[in-house]
Amino acid sequence: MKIMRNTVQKTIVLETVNSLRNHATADAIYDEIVKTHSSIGRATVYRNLNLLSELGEIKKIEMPKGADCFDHRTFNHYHAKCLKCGKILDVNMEYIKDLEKLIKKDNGFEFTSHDIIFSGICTKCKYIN
Amino acid sequence: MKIMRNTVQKTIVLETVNSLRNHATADAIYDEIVKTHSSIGRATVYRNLNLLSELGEIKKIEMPKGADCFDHRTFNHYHAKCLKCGKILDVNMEYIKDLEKLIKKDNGFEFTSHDIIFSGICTKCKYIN
DNA sequence: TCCTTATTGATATAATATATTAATAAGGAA
DNA sequence: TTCCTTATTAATATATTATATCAATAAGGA
Repeated sequence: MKIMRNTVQKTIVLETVNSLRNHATADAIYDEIVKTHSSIGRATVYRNLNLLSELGEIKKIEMPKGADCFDHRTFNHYHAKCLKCGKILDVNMEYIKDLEKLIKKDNGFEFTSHDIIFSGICTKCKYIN
Repeated sequence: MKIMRNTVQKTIVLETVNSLRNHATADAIYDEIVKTHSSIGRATVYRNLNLLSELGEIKKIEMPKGADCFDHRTFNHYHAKCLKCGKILDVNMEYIKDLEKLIKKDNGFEFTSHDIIFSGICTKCKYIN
């Protein structure tokens, strides 16, 4: 069987996501890492971000439109995206597990997860032209 | 002011979305149109799909991961994506307008829309290896 | 019929992400 | 410690989706 090796790159990627703590894209995370580890490859960052999210150590948020984001918070929660500045905010609202049960009955579809994404204008952008 | 002109391309794009009636991607719509109108440009299809969705004649569904889809149903509704075959299904469930009100109070965020996207395995794929 | 300009078709380009592959290094075995 | 296997990396090429550019075309009012 295939074993998983610990590499400095893997550690750095995880630590960077944990330190940034705000829905950074893979490229933003790469840019941050490159500042101190100039030789790291972009594909390595992408690879490890996906790996870490499969391991459940970070959470991948696949946004409609635009790049995927990575969050240090691993529990299920919802997101809002500002249509002006593009920032992703956490939405302070309980994860509605019932939704999946409700729909399964109706469609025979076997659900594994759901995402609610709110779109609108954030408070900062509201008062900027 | 800028007037909008009626073109055969615009008409064909709208008619194709209406006839396909199942969450086709822009490329799938282009492929369909090319069968009978071989000289149409890909960019023209993309352009008109976006235009028609802004006019409210069709609905653009921005999926996390993968290409945007276009639907002839223009009312708000939710979607489920099969993780195996990638198909998008309509979810038979009322649009929860309350969610936006609920969250606005909490965050000061001005919401314009929300999407719920369910992920899982559809009934067809469930019994295929 | 003519004229203005919105729209098209073709192509280039952007943004995001994965595939490929030789070189490197993790970590168990000797 | 040293060696060996192979998971992982860095670099690059490639794929996918979508928009930008721009000369040529055609819609539709004068």
